[in-house]
Amino acid sequence: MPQPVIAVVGPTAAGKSELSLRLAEALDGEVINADSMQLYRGMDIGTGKLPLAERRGIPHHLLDIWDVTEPASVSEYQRLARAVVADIADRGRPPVLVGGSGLYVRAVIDNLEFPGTDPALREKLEGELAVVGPAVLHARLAAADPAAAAGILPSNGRRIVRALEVIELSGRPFSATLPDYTSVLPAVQIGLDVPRPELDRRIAARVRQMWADGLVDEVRSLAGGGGDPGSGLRAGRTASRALGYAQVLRFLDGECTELQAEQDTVQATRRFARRQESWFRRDPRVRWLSAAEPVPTDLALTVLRECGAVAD
RNA sequence: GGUCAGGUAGCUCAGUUGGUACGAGCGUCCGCCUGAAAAGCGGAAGGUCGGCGGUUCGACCCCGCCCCUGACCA
Repeated sequence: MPQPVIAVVGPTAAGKSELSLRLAEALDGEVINADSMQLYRGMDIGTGKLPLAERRGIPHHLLDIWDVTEPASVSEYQRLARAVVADIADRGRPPVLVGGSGLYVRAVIDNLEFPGTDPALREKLEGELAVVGPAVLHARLAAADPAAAAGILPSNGRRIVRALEVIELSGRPFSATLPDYTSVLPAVQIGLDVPRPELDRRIAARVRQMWADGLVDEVRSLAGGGGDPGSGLRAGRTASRALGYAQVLRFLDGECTELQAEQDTVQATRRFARRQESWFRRDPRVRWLSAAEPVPTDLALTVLRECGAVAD
């Protein structure tokens, strides 16, 4: 029987990193990152990336693999992550997948297949979107693929563009399939649940700490000198929108005060945490553990034994 | 002490020449999510319109008094 993937999921600031370290230590496992922003080199403070010194000698995979100027790609991540999982499993060790990016976690363990993409076509469609608006493109989608159109709101330009792209590229309907939660890899997902008020406190404290640790300098250095929008962090379609980074960039561009940037980051992070909870909540396979105070390592190990993911 | 402006949803503010608040943005709650996902998108719940009296068939909108806030004058 293949070694099941142990996934640690949940909202930001719930304690996923710590639990992953403890599980990896206890089980002699290796950690694989499933956080879309920790994939970027140089984005350390703002992403809550565990510094090398704090990894307790445990191998961590898929950190620092992309340049901030590159757009993120779930598909590429999926390919890399599955290779890493296989490699770790081959060595007989449990892969511990940790991260708050729900789509990325599913891309690893579930039966998701991403049709191709084409930059030129994408650019063309986005240009149209900007000129014509999402409703018109939605109408076009409705003609080409009624099922897909029914599942995408006419206001959601982003998803409409992607659906049209897939249709043009593949010549087949986009057919947004309903989530079926079909695993392709055996996996146990452990979710960390923290009461809202406590989670909000942790988020505020974490952001304050990021500022104290020098997030502003980190962003400044990633952005490069002179505020040139054509290079560095500003040129990164994905990375420039990361929590904390987007807000600090606005501050550096003189669009708000530093304090405002910090407060906005707290607010945006809270919103993000709600979305993460909403994403993981709908997956019935997630085993939730209360993470109110101490990291529930023993409980997690018990769950893993119950699920047969770990020998007794 | 006086003058002026203002007190409408948790917050910032629209609005009605008197006829049951079409309020908006933000926040909150909930949901969606297939190559940007820390992104993108949607839905819902929230208001005795500062207090008390008066005028009126009817007042959040008119009148009086009071309370609170801000500015200015003393």
